[in-house]
Amino acid sequence: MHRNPDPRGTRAHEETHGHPVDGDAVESRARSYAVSKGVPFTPMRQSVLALLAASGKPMSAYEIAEKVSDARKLKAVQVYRALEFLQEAGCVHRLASRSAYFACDHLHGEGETVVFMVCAQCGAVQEAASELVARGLRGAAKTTGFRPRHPMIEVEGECAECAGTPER
Amino acid sequence: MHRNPDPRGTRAHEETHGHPVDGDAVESRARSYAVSKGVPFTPMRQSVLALLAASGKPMSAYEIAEKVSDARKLKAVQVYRALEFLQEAGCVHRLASRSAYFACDHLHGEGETVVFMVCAQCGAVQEAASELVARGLRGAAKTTGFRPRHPMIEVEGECAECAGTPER
DNA sequence: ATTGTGTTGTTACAACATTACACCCAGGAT
DNA sequence: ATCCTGGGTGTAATGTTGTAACAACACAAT
Ligand SMILES: [Zn+2]
Ligand SMILES: [Zn+2]
Ligand SMILES: [Zn+2]
Ligand SMILES: [Zn+2]
Repeated sequence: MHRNPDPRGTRAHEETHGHPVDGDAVESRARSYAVSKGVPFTPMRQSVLALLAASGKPMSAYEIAEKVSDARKLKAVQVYRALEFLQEAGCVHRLASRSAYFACDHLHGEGETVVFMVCAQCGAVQEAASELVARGLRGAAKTTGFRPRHPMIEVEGECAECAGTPER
Repeated sequence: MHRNPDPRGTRAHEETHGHPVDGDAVESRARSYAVSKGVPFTPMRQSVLALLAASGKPMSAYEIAEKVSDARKLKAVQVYRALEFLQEAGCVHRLASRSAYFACDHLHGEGETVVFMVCAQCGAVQEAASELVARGLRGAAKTTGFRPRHPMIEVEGECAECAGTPER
């Protein structure tokens, strides 16, 4: 299996500083989920997850289809099927603001309110759970009698690295 | 994309309780913006905005193209151009979770953090600004040195009316 | 009149996502 | 062994969302 390639060093700073996601950990979570559902963790699912974990940055489904190492060129629909499983398993999230998918090695609690912070420069995503945000949402909902079920919070901005690099 | 049954709703009960948006108020805001930018508030822009305000609920660009009363059938690209203007004017928001657009008659302050609450049943959207959410986001960002610029917060759930009406 | 700026009409295309169906294959029941 | 069944896979077709490019037009300023 692959250890994550290590960062720091080689590449020019576009390709590099996305991420990092522990590929083994996230894969084992996916396997557990597969077992719990009585379905197989197939090579298809494995390769898509491995690619996302290795890249550490959001990729579109078509980009995944092109780059899966697996020799065979995947059709979009196959990628979407794998992504569906991986999202259910909690190993992959979808970024609505970019129609892109990325691997996640956090273990999110049931009602946890998670914030995705997406760097406009390099595309890297950081996640943070925030109870304060959750309270804010509950408060906002209460004023109108709205029953919140599934929040989606994506913040565009600049990651620490890119903010430190004056850009251009 | 999520194919909820009936995402943007054409079903029986919704001509009623989606919304309401004050069409005149929102149009006059659009006109002011147009003046301030030295560009015209054209019939094209007017019809798109009027349709969204009247409907009071999010519609896809293609749905707008079909339904604009203006006799002429609009092409998607024309709708997108109108929407671009209207979004800049602050009269229309885009709902990323549904790829849909809706009219807004609030006057949002510059740094205001707005929460969109989208009813999964009827598709209606309510907005609320929350300083508590804003603080939560700043807190989440600080832990990683992220510089937040443009938050996008969309909560799926049930509006008060639909929650009171268990289903049909 | 000429130029400049911005809108419109139109075509074409790119990017994202789903439906449908045939096939395969492993596990369990007959 | 044979059949049935439930998921996964391969493939094609299509649906949905969004842009690029360009010619034609309107209007205002010079
Ligand atoms: Zn996560
Ligand atoms: Zn960055
Ligand atoms: Zn608004
Ligand atoms: Zn509702």
